Amino acid sequence: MSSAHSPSSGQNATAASGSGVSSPTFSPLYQQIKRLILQGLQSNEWRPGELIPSEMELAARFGVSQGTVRKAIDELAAENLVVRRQGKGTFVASHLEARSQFRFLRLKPDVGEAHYPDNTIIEARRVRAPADVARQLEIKTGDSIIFMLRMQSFDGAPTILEELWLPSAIFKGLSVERMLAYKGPMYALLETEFGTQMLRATESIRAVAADERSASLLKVPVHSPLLSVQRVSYTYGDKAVEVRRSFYVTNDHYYHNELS
Amino acid sequence: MSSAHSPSSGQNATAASGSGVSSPTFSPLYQQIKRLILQGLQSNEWRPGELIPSEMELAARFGVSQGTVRKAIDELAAENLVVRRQGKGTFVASHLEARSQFRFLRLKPDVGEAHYPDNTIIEARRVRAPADVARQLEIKTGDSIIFMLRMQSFDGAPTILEELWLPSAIFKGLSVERMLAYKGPMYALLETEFGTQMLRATESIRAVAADERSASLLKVPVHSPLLSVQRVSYTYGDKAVEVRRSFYVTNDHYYHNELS
DNA sequence: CAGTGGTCTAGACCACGCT
DNA sequence: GCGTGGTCTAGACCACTGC
Repeated sequence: MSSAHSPSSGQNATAASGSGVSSPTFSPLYQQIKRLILQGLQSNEWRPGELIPSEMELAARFGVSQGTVRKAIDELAAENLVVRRQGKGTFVASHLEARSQFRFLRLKPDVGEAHYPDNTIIEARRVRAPADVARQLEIKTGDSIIFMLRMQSFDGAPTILEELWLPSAIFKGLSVERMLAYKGPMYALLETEFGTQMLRATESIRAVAADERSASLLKVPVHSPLLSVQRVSYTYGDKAVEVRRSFYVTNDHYYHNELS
Repeated sequence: MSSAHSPSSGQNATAASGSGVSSPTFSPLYQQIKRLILQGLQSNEWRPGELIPSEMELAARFGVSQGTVRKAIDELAAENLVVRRQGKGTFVASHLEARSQFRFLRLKPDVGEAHYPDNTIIEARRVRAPADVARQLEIKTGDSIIFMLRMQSFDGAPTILEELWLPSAIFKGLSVERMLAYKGPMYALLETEFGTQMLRATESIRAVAADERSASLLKVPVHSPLLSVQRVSYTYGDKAVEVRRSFYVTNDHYYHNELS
């Protein structure tokens, strides 16, 4: 990086090529830097909650200006992958922190403050992936997965009935016993034990009628309307790592969404 | 803006004070610039779909560098208030454009492509604001508002039953006849006729049982589960301008949401 | 070709958090 | 006081659009 912008194309070629004659694949320098930092995150060079190197350090390491690193980090921060703190540095985002606790829990009480629900595990075992779950997880039907059925209650009122599936291949060594013993947020467990972070998710939301099992567990009449939320969560590289099917009782709570 | 950063504090003082001894109220220059551009948008100096002045022009007008204007516009673009187009300029966002058509319509079909539904107005008239609606619109109970009940169908299948309320005070001259005659997206009508743009909205989502009227209109059995979506829409200055209560039939459609 | 937004640099100073 | 991210500037060149 001697002067102006001319070396940029050199940098570009260096970082983007690798395989001779392939498609153009040009991208701005800061996007390449972003990708490099992303690799560091994905490879657990810096773990959740930890400090990543300062902008100056990264600029020196990658041979670009601080401004270019800054723009790369700006995007990572916008995607909630890192958190900037003035005077301290830039940290890898973590599900263990209080303020990211509710990022994936959109159910709010009609009155009072949101808080994390009590958690009762009804069932947890290793099963073979059903076809529909396998498809969403991009694994093969019949592959080993961990299945869990749990109930979440607010102030003693059963509110969320939740089935979830986790591919055994990703969470090697995750034991059913460990899951049965754990009471906190699932994403925190997966992050601390496996370094697998849920970064984003898509949800399909419907209204459905409670079947007998759901009704009995949630203590509502059969055929009561329930909010059905089907979620697929992704980690780095848009890799699907969890399927979750939840049924929310929305009598005293509502699913909150912001459109913009 | 002669040199370095020193004039910034002067600029700061100029733009942020006004009322003598009040609280610090300091803010970065680019935030002040953003606010100035926002005023131009709000005052319809540039209308939806129109080009705003170039970064260079704005920089000259406000006496700051292009980079500062750029950062201000970056934020406005991130909030979907303006759209940048390389080589052309920066445009005021508009609900009339194809790509912002589905920004507020989150219902997707299980199969096939999303498209805009057919629209049947069942009822439209001027009424006195009920207490709950008035509270959400931050107006007084009993104030005049326009009420509308409409049905939206996909491929002939009734899918969305929707009540909406618009304060008469904001949409002066909006006639019931005009609304009855109009078939397209409501937000486009309000934008073209009144220059009032919906910028963001909050939604409260629940599962409810169809009452007799809803069931009959939506052609589903009474007590069928329906997705209830209660929306409050806001324009510039976080001013509430619409309350909308919708009931979605989620048999062949689902409400799509992305978490990140 | 001129004009627009997009990228990149280098260097300055500010605000904050720690020690 | 020093190191961090945050703001601001000035100036260069690139990529795209339309005349």
